[in-house]
This record gives sequence, C-alpha cells and structure tokens, in this order.
Amino acid sequence: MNLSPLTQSFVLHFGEMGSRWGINRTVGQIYALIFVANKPLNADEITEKLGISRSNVSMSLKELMAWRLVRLEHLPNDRRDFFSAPGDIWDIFSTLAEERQRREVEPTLSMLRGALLETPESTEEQHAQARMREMYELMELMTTWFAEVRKLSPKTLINLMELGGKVNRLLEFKDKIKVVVGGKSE
Amino acid sequence: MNLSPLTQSFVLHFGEMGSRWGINRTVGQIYALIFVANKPLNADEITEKLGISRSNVSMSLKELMAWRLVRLEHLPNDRRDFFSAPGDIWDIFSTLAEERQRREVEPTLSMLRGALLETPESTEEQHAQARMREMYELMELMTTWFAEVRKLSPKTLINLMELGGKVNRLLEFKDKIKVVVGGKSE
DNA sequence: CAGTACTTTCAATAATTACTGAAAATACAG
DNA sequence: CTGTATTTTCAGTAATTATTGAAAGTACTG
Repeated sequence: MNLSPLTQSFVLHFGEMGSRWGINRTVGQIYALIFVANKPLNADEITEKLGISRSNVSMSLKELMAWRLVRLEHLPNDRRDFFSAPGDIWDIFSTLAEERQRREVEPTLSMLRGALLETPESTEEQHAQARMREMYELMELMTTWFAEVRKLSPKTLINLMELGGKVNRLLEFKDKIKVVVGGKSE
Repeated sequence: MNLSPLTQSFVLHFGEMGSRWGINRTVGQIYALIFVANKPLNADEITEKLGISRSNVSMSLKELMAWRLVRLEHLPNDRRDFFSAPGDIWDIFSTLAEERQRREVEPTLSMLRGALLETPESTEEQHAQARMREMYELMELMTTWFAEVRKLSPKTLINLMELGGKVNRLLEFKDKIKVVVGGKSE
C-alpha cells in the first residue's frame, strides 16, 4: 500500500469501520481513498494503491455507485472510467441518510403496514399488534420528519443544529409567533 | 417455530433485516420476539420458540444487553433470568442512536482528531487533511446536536418533528425572539 | 457440601460473505 | 471487420462470522 501516512491511516480506518457501517472492508477503503484524493481516480490506480484485485475494485465501485457515494467521470482523451466523491459533505450525509432510509427503514415500514391490517386472534396477538403499531407510528413520524428536513438548505440546518437544545425555548414561543405572523401575513 | 402468524412474520422480518442493521439473524429474531411478547421471556422459551441452540440464545441475549435493547428481570420464586424490551419506543430509539454514535461515530472522530494534528508534507496530504477536516467538523456538529436533542423531552421532540419543514419559518424569527427574550430575561 | 437448576464459555464446524483469476463482454480505433 | 484497451461477470476458493454441543461455571437448596 503506497500511500502517505495520513491517507493510509484514514483508508485503513474506513476499512475496519466498514463492517460496522454495513459495507465491507474493501468498499470502505476504496471510498476513503477516493474521498481524500485531490483528483478523480481510475480503477487501476485503486487496484495498485490498495493491493487488491481488479475485479474486486470493479465490484466495490459498483456498490459505491449504488450508494451514490461516488460518481463516474470521464477525462478528455481517456477511455477509462474515473471516480470521485461528491464534494459537499452535506450532500454526502443527506445521500447516506436517504439510502439508509430506503434500505433499512422502508422494508420494515411496509412489513408493519401489512401486519397492522391483520385481525388479531388472541390477547397475545392483540398485544403484539399494539407494539407493532407503536413502532410503526414512531418510525413514520421520523421518516416524514427526515424527508422534510432534507429539503431545508444546509444553512438553515446548521442554524438549527447550532441552536441545539435551545430549540426548546424557541418552541415555547411557537404559538405566540403564530399569532403575530398570522395577524400580519396569514 | 411455534408462533402466531403475526408474530412469526415480524420475527422473521427482523431476522432478515438484522444483517442490514449490523446485528445477526438470531439477535434480530430474539429481539423481535421479546419486543412483542406480553410478558418477559426466559432463555428456554426463546430456544424453543425459535428452534435454535441454548448457547446461541445465551450469546445473543448478551449482545442485546450490550446494546441495552433488552433488560434482565427476575420473577418471584424463579431462579431463571427473564428478558423484556423496554416499553417506551422513544427510549429505544434514543438508546439505539446513542449506541450507534458510540460504535460507529466516536472511533472515527477520534481517528480524525489524530489525523488533524499531523503536519501535511505535500500538496496531496494537504488536500487530504482538508477533506478530513470538513468531515470532522460536520460529524462533530451532528454529534453535539444529537446529544443536545436527546436531552429534550419526547413531547418537545414530537412537537419539533411535527413542525417539520416549517422550522424554517420559525428560524427566520429567531433573532427577533432573541431581542424580546433578551429584553425580558437575559 | 452434594445435588440440582440454570447460565456461560469455547473449540469445532457450518453457513455466509468476500475476493480472485480467468473468461466474457463492451466499446472504441484503425 | 480485427485488434486493443477497458470493464464486468462468475465459478471457485479464501476468509470471516454464526451456530452448536459439550464442558465448565455459578449459585441456590436441602
């Protein structure tokens, strides 16, 4: 692995964390490598820098594309595929949240919707269904919320985050504001 | 597997999703079973209902305890360990977020802190470090925010979530409110 | 403290997942 | 069309992770 020490430790770390994040070592390493690179990389460069097989690189890149974490580019007068990681960190997090939602949450919501349509046949089933309903309702609330929040501008989001726990106090004034706003513009 | 159809599909689903959520099939199934049960379960009941080995149940329960997703209970005049899933769904999500933070985010933050202390030796390293800094800053902002938000009451949170994208408008008034609040209490 | 009920550990093995090299596919250039 | 550069696929194998049964550990009980 022919990398600067800084990049190397970053790449190795992403490889190790991969399994906790639901991707495998190679995918993690490749992403890390592309993320810190100052120019788009092609598959052979990756193969060489990470010391893994060409076919593994090909499959891992395919997975990163499916996650929309890397994008394919072409350079003039070069047939090869080059890969880069979208620059805006907010985009990355947003994409990640959206994909996770789709893969980790949607299927469960849909299973739960099905389960809630059934008619429970016993006290046990009744209780089970009630639990499922609680879970469903919270998951759906969070889903809707995430979807809404993702539409906000990064600037607004940073504002909101910097507000942190103080959002509490802001909410206390919500009704009052409504009155004022209502009187003026609604 | 001797379960009501409703419970069975829930349990099987959690088993299948397990791998996407970073837990294995058995752990997912056991959690689902405990979650919907209307009373605490002991290890033998789980073994029997899921048709898996006693030792596997023991190890999986240990993992669920580490995630703080199930809690150990004792019934009067019974030596066996019983397990139940904390009831409040908000608690569950909060615990889950906290544990994920600890396992999936903290290690990366600490690696990044280390990397940011290094002195880059080339343009490439400089660029890599700048990317790492961007990542670090956003991750830290989100971490702080999560920590703050977790302290809010579920009621406040639901309020906030139901507000959804409208938070935008609320923020527009932030400064004005500050003036008012400031005048009165700060 | 011997016996019993229960839980945990761990080495062996089963099941799953990741990785590779070779072959096939694609796509361009002459 | 033929040759070459490049990417993808896939069957076989390597590596990892999950599961088990047997043995050891723990802690009550009479």
